[in-house]
Amino acid sequence: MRTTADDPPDLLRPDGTPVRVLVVDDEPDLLEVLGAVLRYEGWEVRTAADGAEAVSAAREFRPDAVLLDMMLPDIGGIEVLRRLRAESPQVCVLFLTARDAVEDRVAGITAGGDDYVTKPFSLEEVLARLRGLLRRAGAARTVEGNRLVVGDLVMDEDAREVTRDGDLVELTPTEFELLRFLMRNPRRVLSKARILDRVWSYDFGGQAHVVELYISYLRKKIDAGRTPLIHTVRGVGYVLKP
Amino acid sequence: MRTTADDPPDLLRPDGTPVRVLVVDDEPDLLEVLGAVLRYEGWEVRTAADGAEAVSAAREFRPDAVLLDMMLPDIGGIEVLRRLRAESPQVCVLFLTARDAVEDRVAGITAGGDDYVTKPFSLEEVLARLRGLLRRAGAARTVEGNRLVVGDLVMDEDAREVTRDGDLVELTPTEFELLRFLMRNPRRVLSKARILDRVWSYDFGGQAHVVELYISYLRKKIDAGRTPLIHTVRGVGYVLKP
DNA sequence: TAGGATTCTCAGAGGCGGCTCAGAGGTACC
DNA sequence: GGTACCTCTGAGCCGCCTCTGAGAATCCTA
Repeated sequence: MRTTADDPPDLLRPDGTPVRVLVVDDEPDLLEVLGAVLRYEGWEVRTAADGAEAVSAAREFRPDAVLLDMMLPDIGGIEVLRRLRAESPQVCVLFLTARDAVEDRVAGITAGGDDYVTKPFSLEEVLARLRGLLRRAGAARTVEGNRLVVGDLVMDEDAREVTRDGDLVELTPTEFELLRFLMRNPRRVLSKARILDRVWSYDFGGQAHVVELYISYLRKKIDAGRTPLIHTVRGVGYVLKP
Repeated sequence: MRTTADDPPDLLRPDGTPVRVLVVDDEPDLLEVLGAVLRYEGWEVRTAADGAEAVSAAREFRPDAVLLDMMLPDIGGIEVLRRLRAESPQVCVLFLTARDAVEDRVAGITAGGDDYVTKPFSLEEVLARLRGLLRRAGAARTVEGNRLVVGDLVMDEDAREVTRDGDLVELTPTEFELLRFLMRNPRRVLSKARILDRVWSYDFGGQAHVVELYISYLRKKIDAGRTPLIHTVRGVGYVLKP
């Protein structure tokens, strides 16, 4: 069907062109990975390694959203934000910050509808936040909340609520993230390596064994005593399907 | 008729020229084999023995996909990836890694459209992954999923599902790989040696007897009580046909 | 029809992948 | 500062998958 798993209308603007994202970070590896993932997910991407480059790129590229690292070698993130806003006031910004960075200051900035993610983050988290931002900003999407549905399993991404056959299921953050990734790729076999890449943060050094562990947690909470939705494909990975 | 078995539209770009693949590995034997197989399958191939050569070859050759060994004598695989991406952001990369090297993986490597295969691999596996990458990347994308059909036998490569006359057939990894090879070469007699070369990993030291064994497994699961699709051509090999 | 070659199938050993439990360490929140 | 929760590691177990070997079945040719 499409390049990626499901079929999100939130990747196209009203005029049919793909949504544009500007990624700003001074770590080349991270820039590379983020760019690749976003492109793969259907966004049109442009990257910049510092504040000055970001501002000039934005002027020409006219992004709908900006992924902005707060710690840039030249201009501070806040100053970059100010300049971006000066030219296009309606642009969405998702900040990337260090965990210990002054979160209250960030909180002040995000008041305007923007959001932030602390490093190290997982790719799924960034994608989810970005989708959320654009959905809230864009007049495009009308529907109630962001609901993912597979069989009788329902996830409300905004409320972070999951129900199976109407029963509320309580999940820990990692479980939630894992399940979201599975639900965004139903009927497709996902390898443990891929899951690890997407759901765990990029600096996680552990083994694929954790994936098995969390799958077993999810099974206990979701599949226990019912027709299973999570299936193991031996030697390959896992699938979610009714 | 043609060089390769079936008639895959995924081997031609929109403009009608064959898809280009750059193969990068420092083992001459492996490079040789991979190049030969890919060429035989209809791809246009270029090879490189190290990172520097890969980058310069890519610049000139403009490949659609790159088969990239992670362990290169000069530049690291990731650095090569970044340089490749810097010039052509949309190129697909299939990484070749040692089994134990997967542990110290760099997060996000498979996160974009990319994928990886661990050594030792089977040629069919590499081909399948490469096709998958290109299919997902290409805007050419036609149907949902990658479906192979022979008579009433249907294989969905993405979901790893096989059905005969609508009935789901459960296969082990090796059975699946063998069947995929047969289904990609319908109505063509395949020798046991050839099957062994393509379906089993290149360092497999066993006898052609395993092929007979796995054919018998497949027959039990697919042909049992129906008009057989798998036929023995005595002294030559096997054919799959309605 | 007999004999040899080839193929098929069964049974079992061994290994590996996946699942689960228990517990340590860390973190957030009170 | 304490407590509760969350995350991850390690180890053990179980079951499936793969392959070997041997014997039965089938085919072809003399």
